[in-house]
Parts: sequence; structure tokens; C-alpha cells
Amino acid sequence: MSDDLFKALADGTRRTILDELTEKSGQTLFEICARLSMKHGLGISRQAVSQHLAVLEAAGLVETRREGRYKFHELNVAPLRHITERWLGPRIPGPEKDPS
Amino acid sequence: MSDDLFKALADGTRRTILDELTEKSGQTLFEICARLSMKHGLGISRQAVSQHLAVLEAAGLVETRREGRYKFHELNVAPLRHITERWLGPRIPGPEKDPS
DNA sequence: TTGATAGGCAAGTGACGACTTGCCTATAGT
DNA sequence: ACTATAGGCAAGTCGTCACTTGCCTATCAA
Repeated sequence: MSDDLFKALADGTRRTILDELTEKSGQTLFEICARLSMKHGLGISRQAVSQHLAVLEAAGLVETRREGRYKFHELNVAPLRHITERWLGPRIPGPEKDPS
Repeated sequence: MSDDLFKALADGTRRTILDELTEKSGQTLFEICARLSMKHGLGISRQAVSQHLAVLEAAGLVETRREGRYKFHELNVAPLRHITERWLGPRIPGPEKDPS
């Protein structure tokens, strides 16, 4: 069900996080917090960002990798590729279609 | 900005409405209500559907046209075309960049 | 006119989402 | 050992969202 995907994209802060991970993938939580504060002026707590990252991970947009006490977040744009195909018509003849 | 667009897509019922308008554009409110009930088993009130259509219209995904006591709703997929481009941009598979 | 159809407006409810606060665990550096 | 760093967990607040209810307007047909 792609419900998680659309819900994840519904929040502006989460979309900004995707922007930051697009610019530099493999950031830690604190790194993302710093960037949101510096570049976007978002006064947001660490836990809030952590929760956003959890939502993005549940949607398959972010994958994590642990190394010691660091947890790196990497972007995965694959789920974004075909989410609008169902309304933009059969541009690419594919075998499966997955509405939700 | 595009906030309305993502918010409009966040709801599953609204995405189903887009599906129905994709299949047959230019439907009235009651026609959409009937289809949601019949084909999708959605027990939803007329007013709820009306509010969904208002959200979709605010996002630019639906345009309306009045004729007498009828109001026809037409799909406009243009806003959907490039909403994921900011993340699907020129990503060259390979090692990460190192901006300073 | 009367009645039925198509739709709109506004207030209220219930649930979910975004965010905070406080405390806890684990790893690394000295 | 002690301390700072990186992160997690859980409860609670507050606002927004989806939906309902009730009533109102407009158009068309008899």
C-alpha cells in the first residue's frame, strides 16, 4: 500500500529533509538537524526530526545504516518513480499496476 | 506553493476520486458519490465528497464547470507532472559527492 | 405552485499527526 | 572511571483533518 508514501510526502518538513538528503546522502540525525536549522531556519527539536525520519523510512524513502554510535540516513528515490503513473496515463507499458 | 498539492494527494479517498475522474472526466458530485459507493464500497456522505473535491480543486487537480443545476468536475493532471523532479533529478549512480 | 433534484454553508465531533518534554541506553574520547 | 556525544522510548499537548448533521439556495419538471 502506497498510503505510507503519500503520507510521508504530505509534510513540508519531511520534503525538506528529502531535499537535504538529495544534496548529501548518508547524513546523521544531528547533521540533518543542523542543516534544517541553518539553511531553512526551522526551529525543530531533534526528536521531531527523528520521528520524521522514521516516517520516511516506513515509506521506503530513507534507508539507515549503523556504524558505532552513528546512524547514517540514505535517500532512496525508487518509491517516487511511478507514484503518479496511475493518473498520467500509460506512458510506459508495464506489467503490473498497484493501486491503493 | 505545492503544499496544497501534496496535502491533496495524502488522502486515499481523494486519490480514488482522481482514479474515477481519470476513468471518466466531467462527472457531477452525485455521480462521483455513486461510484465511490458502488465500485469502492466507501460509505461516505455527499458533503464529505464535496469537501474532498474542494481540496482537489484548491490543489489545481480538478476544475469545475457549471451548467444549470449541474456542476461537472474535470481532471487536470498537469500539477502531477513534475512534483517529484526535485528528487529524481540528475542523479548519477556512483560515489557520493563531497561538497565543502 | 409544488415537489424533486443538485449542490452549498456552517458548526460540531472524533481521531490522527506534529511536536515537545523528560528520561533512558549505548558508544566514544580523556 | 567519568563525561560528552549520538540516539531511542514514551507520554502528553495542541492543532489540523475527515466526516457528520442540519439547514439553506437554486434549478428543473409536473
